[in-house]
Amino acid sequence: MAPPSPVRDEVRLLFSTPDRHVWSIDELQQVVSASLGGADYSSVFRAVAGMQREGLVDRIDLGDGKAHFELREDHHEHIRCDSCGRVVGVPGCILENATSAVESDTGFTITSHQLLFSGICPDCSATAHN
Amino acid sequence: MAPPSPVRDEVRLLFSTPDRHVWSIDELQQVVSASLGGADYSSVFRAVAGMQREGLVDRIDLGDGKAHFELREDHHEHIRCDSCGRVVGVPGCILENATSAVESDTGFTITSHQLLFSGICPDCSATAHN
DNA sequence: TTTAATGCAAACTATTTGCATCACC
DNA sequence: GGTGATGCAAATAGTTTGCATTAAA
Repeated sequence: MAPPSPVRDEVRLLFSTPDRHVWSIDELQQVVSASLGGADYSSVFRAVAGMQREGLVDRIDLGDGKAHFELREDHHEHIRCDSCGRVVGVPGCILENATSAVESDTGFTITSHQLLFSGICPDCSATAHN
Repeated sequence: MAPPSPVRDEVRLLFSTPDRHVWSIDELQQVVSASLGGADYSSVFRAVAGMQREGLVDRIDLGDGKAHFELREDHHEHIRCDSCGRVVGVPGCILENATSAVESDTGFTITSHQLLFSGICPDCSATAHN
């Protein structure tokens, strides 16, 4: 009962790529389109929207006006370079102990969080492109 | 050499309001427009953009697709209710010690951060509107 | 035939800009 | 007159949806 779904397949594949864990829709569309010889933005959008509905990916906001996505299991914090825009994952679990403190401070039941550091990456500070 | 600037004045005033520290442009526009008997979205936008250029306010992203702003001196973390959308400030300085650890882990020089918790606020969990 | 993915185009939302006007200095 | 804030309208960017087509099962 299912037609072939090259776009969706490619999108799922890209999220499995080990060297890249955060994607915007247009970034996905560009790569998928190159692989398949054409892919519409809306098809990629629907692929990602579907994965989001299934709980496979989470939408994250990096402050550049576009939506970004990552595998839910990959969840971690991010740091973005103010100069070149590169986004790198922050290792570790900064907020492990903070969550319960915030819960008792605010009365909220916390279901998720999103943390973004900004700064200058080593490359940019080396080349003085700041 | 300056004409009157009722919109800008109102916007600055609203950011000084103690009971509200996070504003989106359309929220500002609505209140300013009510106060002045009319105010264009673009005028409010330019007022906020000006304040941002002067470093008076910071743009923050609450994940609802709209830009929000707060006084720079007010900077702190936020927690948003998944159910009603209410945003409340998180007291305390969760990240005070984390920043230098992240810097040495990533090699970045950190200039700022933005943290958003999501969860269910006390009111919503009380009224079971979850 | 039924189902679901795709492409194309258009609708929609929010942000941003161009331009003429207007009020103050 | 000169300067800058404002309103209106339109441009832009990104997201989302409608619809016809198409390729399997």
